[in-house]
Amino acid sequence: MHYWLMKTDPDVYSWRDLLAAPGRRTTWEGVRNFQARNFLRSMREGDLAFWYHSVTMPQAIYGVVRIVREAYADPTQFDPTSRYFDPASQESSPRWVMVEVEEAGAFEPAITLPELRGEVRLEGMELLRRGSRLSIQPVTEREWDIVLSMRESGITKGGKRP
DNA sequence: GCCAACGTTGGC
DNA sequence: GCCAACGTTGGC
Repeated sequence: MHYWLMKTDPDVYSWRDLLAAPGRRTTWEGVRNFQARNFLRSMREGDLAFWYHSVTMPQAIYGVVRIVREAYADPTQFDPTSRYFDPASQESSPRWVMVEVEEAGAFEPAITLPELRGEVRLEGMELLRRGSRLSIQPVTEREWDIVLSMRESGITKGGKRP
């Protein structure tokens, strides 16, 4: 069991979109960075991830999702009309993968970036590192627990509501 | 909108 | 294999 953080630009796909999706479940396509892809590949069914909004204020962790389908070929890499099209990727050996996730609890209110930066014990967390751009990143169990502890009334460890 | 930081590309 | 140029990300 491992923990992760997944970044999304809410103008592309938001936490709200996830809650409105059938089964509160969505695919996570469009990753086009090798390091992030390698993390996608090492995700296992049942792993949990923080859902983070970048770019648009307020940048914050909105909730937790569970990995419900492990990495498989991302079809958008073969679609010339997709913004994620990659002409260099071969169908016989797809370069890019995606996973599927489902909602596993919300933080209310969301835990904002300044709030995370203000938590001394989170120093060294990848998200808070200067210049950090990874859209898929590992989170240590310690970091996971600290973030959960920042919302008394929030979700408990494991992603279930109290 | 700016700009620093980073990843990728391509010439050599 | 180096590295400059370029495009993108993402905080502010």
